[in-house]
Order: sequence, then C-alpha cells, then structure tokens
Amino acid sequence: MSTIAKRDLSCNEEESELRRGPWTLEEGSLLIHYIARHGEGRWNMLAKSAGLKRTGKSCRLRWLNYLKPDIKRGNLTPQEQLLILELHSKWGNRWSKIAQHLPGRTDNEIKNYWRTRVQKQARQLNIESGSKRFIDAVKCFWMPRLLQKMEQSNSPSPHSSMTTMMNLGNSGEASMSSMSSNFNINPSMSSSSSPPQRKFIMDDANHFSTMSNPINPSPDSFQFSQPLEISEHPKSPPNVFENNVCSYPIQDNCYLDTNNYGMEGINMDPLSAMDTYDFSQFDFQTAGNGWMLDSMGDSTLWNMDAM
DNA sequence: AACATTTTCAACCGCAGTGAT
DNA sequence: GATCACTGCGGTTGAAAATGT
Repeated sequence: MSTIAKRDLSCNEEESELRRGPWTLEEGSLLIHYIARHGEGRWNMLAKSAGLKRTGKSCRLRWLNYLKPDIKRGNLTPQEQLLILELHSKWGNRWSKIAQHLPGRTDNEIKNYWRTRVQKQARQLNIESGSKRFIDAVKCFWMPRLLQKMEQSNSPSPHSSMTTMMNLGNSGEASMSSMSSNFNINPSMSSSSSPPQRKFIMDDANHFSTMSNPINPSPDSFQFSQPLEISEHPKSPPNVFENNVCSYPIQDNCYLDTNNYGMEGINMDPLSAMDTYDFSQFDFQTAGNGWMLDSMGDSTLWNMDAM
C-alpha cells in the first residue's frame, strides 16, 4: 500500500479497525441518519463522528453512488443511453461531467454501462470503442435504434422525461440535435408490422418533437428546457448543423443530409444507412456468437434485422 | 441438478487538484 | 514555496448474480 493510501487511512492506529468491502444495512443507516442531521461533506470527520469504521472516501462513495435519496435505480432508459452515447462522443470518459446531465445517475453507473455494454459492442465489432469507426457505427445503428425504441415506448408523458433528461448546459448549441434534429425513423428496420413513418424534429425553440405527419405535427412533443450544449471533442467526427439541418458524416466526404421536412426525407434508419455506408471496413464477427441477437438483451439495438 | 462461464456493479485504488497552514 | 489533509475523478477489481452447458 502506498504512503498516500496509508495517509488516506488517516490514523494508523485505527487502520486495522477500518472496515472494507460491502456495506451493511446498519452502516448505511448510520450514514444516512448522520447526513440527514449534519449534511454531507468533510467525509473523514463525518466517518468518525458517525461512528463508522470506514474511510471518508468510502463513506462519500457509498453515499453518492448508492444511498443518496435521488439516486435513480434500474436500467437506463433508451433516452439516457442515447444521451450517454452522444455526450461520450463529445467528452470522452468524462463520466462525472456526463453524469451531471443524467439526473439521478452516477458517474460510476455510467462508467459501468459504457464498459459493460458499449465497449462490449465495440469488441464484438472488432473495432476500438473510441475510434471514429465506432462512433460512426453508434450513430448509424445504435442511435437510430434507441430513438425508435423511445418512439415505440413513447410513454404517456414523454414531455416530462425528456425535459428532465435534456436539461443540459447553456452554451447554446444542441447536442442531441446532431442526431435528432430532423430525420426519419423507418419502422421497417425492425418490425414486420409497420406503424406510420415518423420524424424527429427540433425547432428553434428547442422543441424536440416527433411527427407522423410533418404538416400536422403530433402533440407528443417535448422541449429542451435549456439550449443544449455541445463542446469540442477530438474524437467526435464533425457534424454539420445549421438551421436545424443535420448532416451526418457517415464516411469521409460523405454526409447524410437530413435537411428535409417532407415524408420523402432522407432516411436515417439503419437499413438505409446500410445502403450508403461502406461496412466492409468493419470486421463483423457474426459467426457463431450471435452477438447481434443477444448481446444487449432487452436493449438489443444492433441486431441482425437491422443489418 | 451441478458445474462452468459470463456479466454486472459496488467498492477500492492511485492520482491530481485545491485550500489551509 | 512546501507540506498536509481532503476531495473528486477515472481506472480497475472481484464477489455475486445471471446465464449457459
């Protein structure tokens, strides 16, 4: 153990008494009640004062990742997954920063999601998870599928969930817009029964809406409560975004232009993208392991249907 | 049912940044 | 400016749970 780690234990004479490993209910209860009375912070002192035989660090982690009342539990929604993908493409492994935009989700949870789900996909595609190829694949397949799932499960109150989720920064430009400003989700890519084709549109007022009929927009829209933020990230391929027109860079010098409000607009669905994209660059490992069918469980998004 | 393998995720570690002394 | 204590972040680990054979 390093000297720093020893220092973290703060009092060597107490080192042997410090507990490690999984927290017990009793410890959690002690921590909750202490914080309820005295608030959080000053973790080393808190640990001692609360009578916990834990390091301050351990207390902080347990509180922030598990015990804090506003922690959201359960699977990440498609909306949240989509946001993680998008924000990661901009900021990389800035888990804490990404978590700030997902209320109730912790950096640890997002990090775990990325490592266990997203990187797994990358491995199975035989591409590096941070590479441009992977980002392209995410945008061409995963994001449209997530958007479709969002649309399919368009719960009774999409407004509230998306408004919460989209409560981003205020530097002025859209992040979700890069993949959702206006493009079609073609249900043919995954379903034998075909609901009407729908479009995702974001207007100048950050209204993010879906439309089954572009002339007569449906009411199932939601609004970004603040202008969305985008920031430079070297790993992110360039997006062209002007006047709510999004062009996807799907290959070098080749863009999918979503500048079309009509039903004949260019599809962004995976099947169509497949027609355009040169997938010979991917070394798909489809034989034997069935990754496309089973790799994501309920969140199987890159399935054989889509391919 | 039993065992093996894989997946998940809570917890730990080391490091960097910051403020106080 | 040097040192120390503390906090927060990102990477990693390993036990438990889930899944496969």
